[in-house]
Amino acid sequence: MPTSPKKAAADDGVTRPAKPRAIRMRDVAAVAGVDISVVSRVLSGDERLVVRPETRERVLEAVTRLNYRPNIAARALKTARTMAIGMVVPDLANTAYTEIARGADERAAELGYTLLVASGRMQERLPTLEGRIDGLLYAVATSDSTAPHRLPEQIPSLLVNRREPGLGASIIANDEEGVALATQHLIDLGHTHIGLIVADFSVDTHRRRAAGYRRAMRAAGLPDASESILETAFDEAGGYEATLELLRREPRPTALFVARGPTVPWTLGALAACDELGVSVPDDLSLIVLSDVPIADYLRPAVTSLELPLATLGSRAIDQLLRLIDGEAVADAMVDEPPRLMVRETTAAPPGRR
Amino acid sequence: MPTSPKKAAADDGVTRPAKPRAIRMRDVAAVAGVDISVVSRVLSGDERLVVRPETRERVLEAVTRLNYRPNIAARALKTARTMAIGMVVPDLANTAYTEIARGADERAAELGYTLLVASGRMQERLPTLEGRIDGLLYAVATSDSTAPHRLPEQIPSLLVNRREPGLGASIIANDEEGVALATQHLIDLGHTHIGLIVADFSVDTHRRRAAGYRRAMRAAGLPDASESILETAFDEAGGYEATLELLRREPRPTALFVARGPTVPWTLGALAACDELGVSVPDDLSLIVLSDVPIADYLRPAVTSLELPLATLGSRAIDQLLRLIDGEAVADAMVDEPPRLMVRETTAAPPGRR
DNA sequence: CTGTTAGCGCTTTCAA
DNA sequence: TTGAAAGCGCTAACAG
Repeated sequence: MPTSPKKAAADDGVTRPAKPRAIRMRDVAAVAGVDISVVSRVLSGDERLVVRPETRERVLEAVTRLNYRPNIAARALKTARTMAIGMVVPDLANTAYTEIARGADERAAELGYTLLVASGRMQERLPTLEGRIDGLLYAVATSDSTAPHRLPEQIPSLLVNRREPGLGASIIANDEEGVALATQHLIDLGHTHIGLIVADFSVDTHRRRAAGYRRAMRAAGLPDASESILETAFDEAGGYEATLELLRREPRPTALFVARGPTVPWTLGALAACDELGVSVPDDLSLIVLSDVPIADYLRPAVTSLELPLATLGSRAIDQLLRLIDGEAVADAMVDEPPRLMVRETTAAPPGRR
Repeated sequence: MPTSPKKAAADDGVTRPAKPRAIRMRDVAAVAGVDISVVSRVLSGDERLVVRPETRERVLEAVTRLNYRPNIAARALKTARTMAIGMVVPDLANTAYTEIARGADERAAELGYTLLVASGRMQERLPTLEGRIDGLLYAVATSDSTAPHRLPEQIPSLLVNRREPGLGASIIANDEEGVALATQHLIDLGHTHIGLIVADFSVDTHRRRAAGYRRAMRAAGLPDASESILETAFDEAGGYEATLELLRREPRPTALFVARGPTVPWTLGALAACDELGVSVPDDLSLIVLSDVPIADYLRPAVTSLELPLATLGSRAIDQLLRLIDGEAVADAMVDEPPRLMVRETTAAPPGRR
């Protein structure tokens, strides 16, 4: 009894894929003894479908027995819907984006959608995603990645974590409130010279963060001097240099809020700079960072951090995008959930006040 | 002159997507004055196609002018190929996976494929990806995520960063060689009591790492005592506890290699534990970590790390998977590129030897 | 060298 | 309550 040569490979580390003909809907129909259109309607959960319970039963049974899986391409061709959402992020190593993606993914799954994540520049990513997705989320917080000054055409898109006139609808977190909160915490501790590190002001996210800082400072009757705010253009690991620079200014700040990412290298860079200058945290300098991963907890001293509701941002982004896909008008929005300040060990009263 | 209500929205933060009818191939054909099949053949770059240059020109021109983009679903339905590769990783926050994904993405793009990344458990992810991809890469290094003891059926799959009988073909890095290299570095510095932290031995990756350690120790005539190897089951932030535990053992190791991830929290955890015990690095303890992000550089002292060729692993994974997709037999493979030890500031001679 | 044609597998009226 | 039939947009023989 000669065996088919195709199934020769045992499990010896060599895999030769079997290519059995896929089960089609018509196979299911045949087994269930009904027409293919009945199968289609039973499976699509069409509520206004009238079908005898026993018939539906037979269909479902056949589906299970044959392990039938609908052909996505055929369905997409017919319905002009892929039931997938794309998300383009500049860099998967940036934990802020992956946290947003996590929230988006979860919400998308709840609604029967699949989230497809791709990283890189929009110009390169969009073409390969087009046609595979019904809508696009793009998270861009750095000015360099701004590039898509052209809105993705033809496909409903939502800008995440940034608001940009000309780029269509967006969803953001309340960065201003968060930074104000953090600044207030430092003020409450007695600090009067507080440094703020943000990224390029060409991105509104950072202008909003600076606004939060200024609001809190002014409300406390403190100077919101521009030289306390450092606008950092370098995208990479600039935490070290930026912190050095701010700490060289006179009068030297007694507190510092690093309100930009990528958070892991920027946090570590700030700490390295303090170490370099012999500045002790929190004795000589109070430090707050923007965080989105549990890293703050593992550092010694544990770092006080401002947590933006990034997962919620992703989740809400999906809701807004689906509206857009459904043809509704969608305005710029902000997530309700407030940022939370996690006070740990790097914030204390300033040197003079103890 | 009544405007269409559809295009009412200006750029006031309110976006209402225009839904113009998509350009089809037949539109291009009409404009170019040729048959649709000619367009198809010109676009597919069919080499054995004979077409007058001017005709091809007209077609290409029409494509550009109309900004035609082929309908992916229709093509996929016809060819039974999606030209997309799926990759399922347990967690996007784990930088090892994102680095593998980066390499895979790059290589896939080179070959005209799109990499679709999804995170989560296989059982949940696979169904939503099926039908959208021609093949699947799955990276799983922890035993918990093992779950897919059932091979993804019907779809060519490759296990990445792990080798598991019963799960089909795989691609791995030379973890054994890497760990041997790191261990040798510590031995060369004069260490004789070297601790090793790995994860669950149920995953071969960690057995191979332990083997590399043992090989180096034995080659140097040193005891490769089992109590120097700590098998850590917890997946999360266990670096702190694991390090504490290993440093409590007698005789206390003078060097430690944390050969497991997720690297950021495990590295920070190890450092926190040293801090806790008043153990100075590298004076009292030399430390090497497994790394895949530049974090090692930003810590003070900068951490010596073993760099596995993860991007290359991803790139080779694509090559192997495409072979599988083409119906070739594919065996387990290992990336050629050797791991590299980046000696920084956390490794030095042991206390007694200076 | 270019056009005709037959589907790919599914959804969705419409008819029975 | 179920079946028939017409495509969705594209590719790939094959015919001219």
